[in-house]
Amino acid sequence: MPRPRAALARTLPGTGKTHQVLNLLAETRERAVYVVPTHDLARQVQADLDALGVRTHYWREGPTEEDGCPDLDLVAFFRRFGFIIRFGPCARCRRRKSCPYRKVYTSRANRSADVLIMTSWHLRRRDLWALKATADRDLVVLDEDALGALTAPTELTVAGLQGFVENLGAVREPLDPRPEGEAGSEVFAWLTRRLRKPVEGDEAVLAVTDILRRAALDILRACATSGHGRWLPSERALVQDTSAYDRGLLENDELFDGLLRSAYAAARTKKALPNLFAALRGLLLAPRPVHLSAGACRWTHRANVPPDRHVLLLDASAEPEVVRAVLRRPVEAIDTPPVAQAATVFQVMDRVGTRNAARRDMADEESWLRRLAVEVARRHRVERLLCITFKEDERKLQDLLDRVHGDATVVHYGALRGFNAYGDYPAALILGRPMPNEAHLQLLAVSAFGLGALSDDLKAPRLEWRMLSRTIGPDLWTIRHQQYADLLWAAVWRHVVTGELMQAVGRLRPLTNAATIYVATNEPLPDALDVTAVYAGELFPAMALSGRRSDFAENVRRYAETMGALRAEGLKATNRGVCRHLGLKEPNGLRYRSLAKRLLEGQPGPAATPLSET
DNA sequence: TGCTATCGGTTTCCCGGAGA
DNA sequence: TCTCCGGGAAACCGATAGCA
Repeated sequence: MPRPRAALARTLPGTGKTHQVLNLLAETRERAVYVVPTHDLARQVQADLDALGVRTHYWREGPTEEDGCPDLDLVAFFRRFGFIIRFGPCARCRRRKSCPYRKVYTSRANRSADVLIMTSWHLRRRDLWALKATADRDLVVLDEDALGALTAPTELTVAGLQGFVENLGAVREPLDPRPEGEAGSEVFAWLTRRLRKPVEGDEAVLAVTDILRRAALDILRACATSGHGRWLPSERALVQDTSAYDRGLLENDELFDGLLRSAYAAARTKKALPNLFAALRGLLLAPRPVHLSAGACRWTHRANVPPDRHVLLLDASAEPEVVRAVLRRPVEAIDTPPVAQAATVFQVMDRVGTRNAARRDMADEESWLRRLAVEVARRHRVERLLCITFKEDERKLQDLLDRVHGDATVVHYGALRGFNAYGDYPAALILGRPMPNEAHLQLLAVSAFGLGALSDDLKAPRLEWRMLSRTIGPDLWTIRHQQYADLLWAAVWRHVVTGELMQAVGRLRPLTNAATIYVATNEPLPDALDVTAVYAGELFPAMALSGRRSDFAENVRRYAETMGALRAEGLKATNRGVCRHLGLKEPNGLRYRSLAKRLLEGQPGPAATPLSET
């Protein structure tokens, strides 16, 4: 049977899918490209393959000091914004011929190795699949979130653009030695409007600077009037005319190289020049719809793997519909037989857990999230504890857990993927519903499904709140959650939101590690995961009143106090007695009674019983 | 006396959106 | 990015009936 052009292995983390693929490569000796998101992971894969006797070649990070690069800082500067260094600093380097780092790309190992290992950054290179190194490598393995690299979003923030425009003076200075105010220098600022049009040298570089400066100002104006986010063809945001002469200048790599060198020189003396040149140049040369909001201008690229290559995607949380759209080919999902799960996963259902709600909660004196963190920390006092949360809460929670626990690690969602350091943690608390802002979600949808994902006037469908009935463990739960009505958009949502949650749980290696994992959000988790849904109060008696209305919680506390006081006097604490004492109606007293008893006795309630007493 | 169940009106909370 | 506001829904309360 012919092999599918794309296959997605979506098994839970810890099932050893990477291990299986590496063994398969060793067995078959198939010539392959192996793509990973980080250099750390690349080194790990290379070591594993070497141990299996597979000939590998790894496009390592560099150049390093050992390579004797005379322009290390300049190279790093170029690399930071994805500029290919062999067209930039290396093009004029005197050590070009003998550079050990360049040999990585030219050595015979590129052809002779069975498996070529690279980071997903290279997927953005337009020339990648035309290189001899990747020729006759039929299989492309994408390990962990390579989809992110294939859809590669660009984001120009308003603050970044403003800094860029301000700092352009520092770039212009060495190119235009005339002092400010001198006759002709103002005109120089808009060089491309002049009759005399330089095509090389510093004046031409200045002209490129000005074209990009106008572009930055155009985008700033467009962002300022964009409200809560909208899509627009870039030509309508970049209102400047880009003449044939302008295009000629922009397309000239040598001029652009000169501009970046000037920017580098400026960045060495000023603090930092935002690296926006490449992004603006790309947008001017290839107009496309951009997403504008009050804070940023964003768009996506869609890199591609040629249709004649077979793709094997290893990702626990990818959605097949999204993968299919991004790779532009049918995708066959590979299911593995169910494996017993070693970890106990509690989904704490009290809150939805949006980023905004978490921010509000953390700012609150009576923060529910902090109380939950404290309860978990106390229960797992003697064990190492991992806490995964939003970036903005990382510091606060680390401080808190340092005080109440002492051996807790707090990381944010963005720093998790592919990281294996937490596979033996015995306990973890995962807080909130991870969702990048809606603009990022839209960027992925547009990158995957093209402009067809938007309406005729470039609008995204509405993200709606709705009720969802879902069986979790033995119970049926009704969950209020956010979702798109459109099925493709819903897949993008799952790809991002559920996927990110799954990645967080996966860091604990739940199949092999008998950890206790608390996930505090009611966002549905994948069915593949064995989850027990509970309210916080069922796990931690002290939290029995959390999520309750403040007046109700206060009444329960008063009820418990009175019960305690009556017992201390040797009296029987009946409901009538307590209610008389507190001036409560008896039926209401009963609503507080059992919760008050739990508070007094410090006992957890029965599993999976909603807390409402009525 | 002690407790449970239900109905209908009221209070509180959560969330998105508008505006600053 | 933050605050405020209002809609909608959940949580709550008072009253009442009924059972052991």
